[in-house]
Amino acid sequence: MGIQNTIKALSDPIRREILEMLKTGRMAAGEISEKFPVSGAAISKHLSVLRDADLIRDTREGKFIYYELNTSVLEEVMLWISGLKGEKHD
Amino acid sequence: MGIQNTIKALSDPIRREILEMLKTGRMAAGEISEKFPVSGAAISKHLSVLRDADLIRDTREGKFIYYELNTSVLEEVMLWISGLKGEKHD
DNA sequence: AAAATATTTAACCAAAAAGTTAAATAACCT
DNA sequence: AGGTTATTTAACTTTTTGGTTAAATATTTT
Repeated sequence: MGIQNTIKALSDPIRREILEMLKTGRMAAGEISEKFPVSGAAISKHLSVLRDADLIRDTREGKFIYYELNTSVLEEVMLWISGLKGEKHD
Repeated sequence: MGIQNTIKALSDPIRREILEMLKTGRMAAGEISEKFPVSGAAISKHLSVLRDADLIRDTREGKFIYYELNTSVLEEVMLWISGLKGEKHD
């Protein structure tokens, strides 16, 4: 855990797009997968990277697994960047 | 250019440490290199990744090349993250 | 119980990233 | 000019990443 996993997860464009898609609400894995020109297995791996970084959470409902955004871990990244910029924060 | 290069550059722990070191002021390449248990050539490559991302700027002074932090490109990353968190900004 | 659907996991491959040592550049100092 | 110092670039190796297809798992439907 920590900032390393978070930033690493954010460093792939497909993963960032997935996060953006989830901004509008939760989606099933297959639904997410449809939007990308890569295999479902590849997307499944991207999802697991995002899940390991705790940027998304999943809940199974019947045969579907729904993913939803969790932005809380982004706070740490914001703080790190702010710190680098030499900003004061409370 | 763009957020992709920036985040990719940030995704390596050595590169993040270099940025943190530069927070206190500019440093010569060799001075930076001393702090890490990898070869000078490896550090030189990390520096070029950071420079390509415009996260650092270099100026030669005699036989030294000094590197300094440029945080302006981080703004874009901050905005992207804020956007994901669904925050309002001006 | 068998078939169909949704998703992940396994095994593998190719491309990218990060490291090494050795050679090339660039500037300084006798 | 020749030698030393600072740093980068080249050539190469190893590790990591992101992709593929095929098999496994979980659930629903018939």
